[in-house]
Amino acid sequence: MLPSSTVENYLKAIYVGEMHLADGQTLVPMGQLAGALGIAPGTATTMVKALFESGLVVYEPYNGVRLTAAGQKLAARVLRRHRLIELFLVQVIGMNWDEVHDDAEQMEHVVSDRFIERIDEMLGQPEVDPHGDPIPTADGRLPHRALETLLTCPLHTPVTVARVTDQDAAFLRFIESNNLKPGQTIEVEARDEVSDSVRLKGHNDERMTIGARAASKLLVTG
Amino acid sequence: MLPSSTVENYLKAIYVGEMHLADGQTLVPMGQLAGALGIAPGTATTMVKALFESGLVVYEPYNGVRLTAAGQKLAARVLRRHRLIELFLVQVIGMNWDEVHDDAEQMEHVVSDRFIERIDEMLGQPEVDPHGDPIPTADGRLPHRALETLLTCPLHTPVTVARVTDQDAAFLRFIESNNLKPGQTIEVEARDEVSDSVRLKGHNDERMTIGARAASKLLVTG
DNA sequence: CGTCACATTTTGATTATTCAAAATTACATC
DNA sequence: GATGTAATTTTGAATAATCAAAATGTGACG
Repeated sequence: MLPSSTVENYLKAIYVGEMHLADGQTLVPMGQLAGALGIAPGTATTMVKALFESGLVVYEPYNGVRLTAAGQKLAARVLRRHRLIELFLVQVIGMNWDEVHDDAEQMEHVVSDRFIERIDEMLGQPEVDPHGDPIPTADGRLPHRALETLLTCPLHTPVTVARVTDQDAAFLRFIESNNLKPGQTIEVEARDEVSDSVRLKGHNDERMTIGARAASKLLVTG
Repeated sequence: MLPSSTVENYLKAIYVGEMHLADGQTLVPMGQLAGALGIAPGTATTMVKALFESGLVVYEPYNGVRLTAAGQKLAARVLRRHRLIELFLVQVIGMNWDEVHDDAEQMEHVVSDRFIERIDEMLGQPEVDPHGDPIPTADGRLPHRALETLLTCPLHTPVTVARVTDQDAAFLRFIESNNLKPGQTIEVEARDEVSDSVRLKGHNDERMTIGARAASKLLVTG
């Protein structure tokens, strides 16, 4: 029985939910899952019980869910497809990075393995998508690089933007128009707790100040 | 209310069904529709009544269905998407023409207008898909070329294959391996009623004999 | 240890799509 | 005009996915 788009979305949401878990935690709370999928909590409970019956998740009532090995394999496959497709839409089709998410969201469930193989080849087996998010490998492994956010990286030191962890189109356009896309080199000049902001020196030594919330979504390498 | 994939498929099937109607006929019989969609006859009846309520089709019980202007517009849009995507998969992704149908069948319902605009542009606003099937224009018009089949074209006269009206993968592979794809020049040497076959002179003067049924699926221009 | 707030689950219902099989209708033929 | 076959419609039911709102469990805190 091949998984429906709905099942694939649940698995993907649990997969990324697990990655955002505070350490110590091993289960994704039902409320968080329902929130991520934009569905009513009761719906999530019903569906997760079905996923449990299929052996795709471990479900502890009132505590949360976690993927089994089988569930993880499927989830990684979907996330791989999503991220490859996003990169493909930007690189080959020429779409902007802020307009590819919805297409990828749909295509990930329907295109053939053949299609995915071909674009993976065309793109040269890429490791990250346009937002810098790592692309799971064909065998389901997710390459992990240790990155710092603009809130934690060293001051007055050139760093390279590696990843932007927010898919919101308006945010992405802001990042792009300020030359803060992955690959660009910047420097943190100061952080201010009180004003909740970070001052940056960017492209062409241009200065700008962004909020801490936004700064936390920009991941960099030294 | 935007149409579901299911509705789009019904409309598309009625649209192509209308094109295959014997002259005089204006309605697609329910049985034919159900057959084309691979669903039970009763299901077609139910759905067509719903399409009628939405104003997308004219439905005459026991006689058949036909698209309204609104239904035609939607159907042409879906068919346009399907054929553009097929060409895109062959031309850009590098898939074989016999393996693109299923992907196109799914993608046609989910990709954005932006995606379609971009590939239309990349492909240079093409008029036909890899099988030679005409691509409806963005405003819903279907360019129509008068073509003859290998059963009706003149004998001993060079003609160019323009269209192959069968999506079956095995048939398409046969056509390809015998150099009978759209664009190739061939000549009909003889037709034989009794043996129900057609003898051709193809690429490099290679001779071959194919059945009348197959010959009727190859459309050519003089 | 009782209570309150909040998260989670349960319940009852709805929508879309489908099927199989029974009932009905249309049409050609006798 | 009766009749039989084939197409079509009706009926009753199933599945997947969802919601709103009621019921229940959990954990924190006084």
